[in-house]
Amino acid sequence: MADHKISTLLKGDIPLGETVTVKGWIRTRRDSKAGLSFIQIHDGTCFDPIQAVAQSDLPNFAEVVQKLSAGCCVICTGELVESQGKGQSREIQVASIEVPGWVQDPETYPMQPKRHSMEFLREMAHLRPRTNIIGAATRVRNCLAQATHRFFHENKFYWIHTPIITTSDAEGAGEAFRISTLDLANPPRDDKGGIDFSQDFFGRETFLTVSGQLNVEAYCCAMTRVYTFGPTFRAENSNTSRHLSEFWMIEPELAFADLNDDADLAEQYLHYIFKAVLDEHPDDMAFFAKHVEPTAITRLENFVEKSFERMDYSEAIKALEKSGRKFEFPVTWGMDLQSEHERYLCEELCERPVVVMNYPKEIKAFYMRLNDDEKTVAAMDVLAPGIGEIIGGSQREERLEVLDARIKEMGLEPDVYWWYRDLRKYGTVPHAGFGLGFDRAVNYATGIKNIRDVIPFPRAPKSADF
RNA sequence: UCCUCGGUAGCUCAAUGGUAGAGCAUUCGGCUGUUAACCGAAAUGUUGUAGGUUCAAGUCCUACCCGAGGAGCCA
Repeated sequence: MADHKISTLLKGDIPLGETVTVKGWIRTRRDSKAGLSFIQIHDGTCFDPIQAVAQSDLPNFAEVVQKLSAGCCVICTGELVESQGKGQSREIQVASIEVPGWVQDPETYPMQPKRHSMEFLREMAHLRPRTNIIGAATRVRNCLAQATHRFFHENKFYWIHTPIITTSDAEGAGEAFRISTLDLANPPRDDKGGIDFSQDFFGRETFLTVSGQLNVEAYCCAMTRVYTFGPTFRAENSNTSRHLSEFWMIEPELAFADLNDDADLAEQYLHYIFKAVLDEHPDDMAFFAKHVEPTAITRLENFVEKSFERMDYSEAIKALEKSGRKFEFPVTWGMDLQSEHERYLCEELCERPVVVMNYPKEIKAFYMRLNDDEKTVAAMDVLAPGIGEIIGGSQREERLEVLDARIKEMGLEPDVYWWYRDLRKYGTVPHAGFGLGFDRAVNYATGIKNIRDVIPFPRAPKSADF
């Protein structure tokens, strides 16, 4: 007999009276010595577990049912019936139950039916998917990922599998992890005494990618609309609730587009994926609203309904100056916006996501398009209340001579970017794109504060267990 | 990397420099169509690590390790 997913059984599509089989793990067991055992079984397919009721006349009641504890893996068959108790509409009247996996020594099983600290759960990264909160976060994360692909597919973007291994760390996005098969204890040396990377696996220095942008631009200049969605690696010593050493980034790139088109895309995209969560995961969101962040649902509804505020960097500076606030970092034109400034703009001034556009060129990357004022570049950051910068993007410099000037201005070596420059030589096109921290989007959707709690097996400085 | 705070039972937390505690979990008993059940009992400790001060250190001092919040870097 085919087994049933708990989500299907609880939804009510299966008629009462039918014999069903569920396969999953025990959350709790509550006993009645009068002859009943109530067993909560979950299988990850939805927030709620299903209740299985075992009567004492089952042949294995004493030896099996009475010994079930949290975490046991069970296969349970019985009649789907209307529940006599409160708290659930339907339940399973157990006809047979078997246990493929007992919990050895229940005393040592760390997952208790109570609230654990997020720090403790992080140390139990292999068992925490069995909890309400991580289970819900896992489903929401999946929903956001599926919605991402759906959104881009519906809008004629191609998913480009840009390489994980890159040959340059000069992409201007932070420190990279080196990849090498050289003998660390005794590496080959060149005639200057440096390490001879020509003898390394790829015959040159290689790193884990810090961004797929440069590569995806090449595909953009042929396929028109493209995006990347994959793991990204930064070897920064960042110890915050918003940074990971390994995280997932989404980088769309669209041709025949300027900065405003880019901001439009960012807004449509975020609206789309957060609406998907609201539509598809009301149970999980209700849990987050109850136990994690009281405004989880309302602020997401707000986010989806309201358009983003847009302002130039220069306007943002004026607004900060006029705020009458005493900021720790004084506000002057030309500085980079600090966290406190970003928070004021989106949380207090506008009370909604804010797109800040056209930053001073000195504080932005070489590939961002120089504006006509020659002081600013067509860059944008999307700032979300409660989470800060969630998107960073720009219109790309499509004019070769301007790009070369910018590369030199920043002390970089044009030859390194030979193929990137080729894109400007051969049929260049105005284009724009952005990078979105996927894990930060999961933080925002769930209300979970720490990025290490929305990704399976987080990697961060001094932290790569499991 | 910097600043601040923290580390005590499996978990969440108490404990004026003077005998190491509670709730939950676990085990046992009772009760109940139960709902993170309830009632009673039992068992549970190298107080992060290494030094130091003191008659006496969970508590004070030093160093280190780990964690949290904030900052920087960014997504």
